[in-house]
Amino acid sequence: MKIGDIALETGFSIETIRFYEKQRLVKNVGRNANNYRDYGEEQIAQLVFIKQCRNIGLGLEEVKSLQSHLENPQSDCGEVNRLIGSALKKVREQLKLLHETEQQLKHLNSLCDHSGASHECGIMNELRTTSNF
Amino acid sequence: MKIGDIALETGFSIETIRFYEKQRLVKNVGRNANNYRDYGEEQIAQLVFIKQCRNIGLGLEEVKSLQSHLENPQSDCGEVNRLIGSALKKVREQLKLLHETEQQLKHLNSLCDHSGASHECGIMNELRTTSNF
DNA sequence: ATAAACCCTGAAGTGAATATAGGGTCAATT
DNA sequence: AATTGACCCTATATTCACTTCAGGGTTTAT
Repeated sequence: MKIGDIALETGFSIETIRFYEKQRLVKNVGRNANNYRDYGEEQIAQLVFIKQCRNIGLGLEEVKSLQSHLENPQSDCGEVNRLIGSALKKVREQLKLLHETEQQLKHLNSLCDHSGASHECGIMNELRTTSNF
Repeated sequence: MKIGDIALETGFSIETIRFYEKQRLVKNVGRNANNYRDYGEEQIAQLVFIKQCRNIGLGLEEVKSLQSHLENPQSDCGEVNRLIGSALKKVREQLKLLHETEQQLKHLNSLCDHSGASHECGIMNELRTTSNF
């Protein structure tokens, strides 16, 4: 299986897959005669695992950490719990901020919907006055 | 007013304020005899304006664009509208994704809350099976 | 006099990719 | 046989918004 195929299959870009290999997140990649990378089921599983981790907001080093728990089934899973717990906490903080941002933007968005001189634009006037310009 | 003072006043770090000056987001910064930067009300307004823009998710180039609308009151505010509109759209997309992420994480978080071998960890087992490892 | 707490510059590092330059390989068509 | 287009390769640079670092100078308090 060539890199373009696995890219299609996993939804990662070719460049990202090569990048993950350099970062040792994708392992045991073979090469065929012409030096093209050769992928199999193992690499698909690795990439799907990475995708899941990235989708829940984990960083690449955290992904590596979870990979090592996969590879060492006897390891204590306390770290896994901490990792997921703190990811959940971070996501909830982000959600709170993003909700506030949405309210701000909705408010601004309501202040102008026409074209005209900036000094008569409700959005610009709001931004100007709240920053004491 | 020295950089440390305005940093405290505006909530930006000293380094960020110097960085914004290099990026021409903060302007007309004076210098006193010892070559220390010297700030006044104008720079406070600039930084508060930047802070508002960053808080609603705008990038530095977008901040510059809004600044130029402040500086050119006769300019057409159509761009301002588009900018805010697309920011709102992006934020809503992010919110949708983040809500999904939260659900995922809540689910995972419910699968294990003890210490033990990783191969008996509900979180790890979920991640393993969904990636076909 | 000295130490702590400021300030300065310029360059490099961060994360997670994405893009670019410059080249090799392969299958199909002309 | 030659060429075209779609792939693949490496290595390096760029992105964004900062942050950190190295190596200094200045001011304030003891």
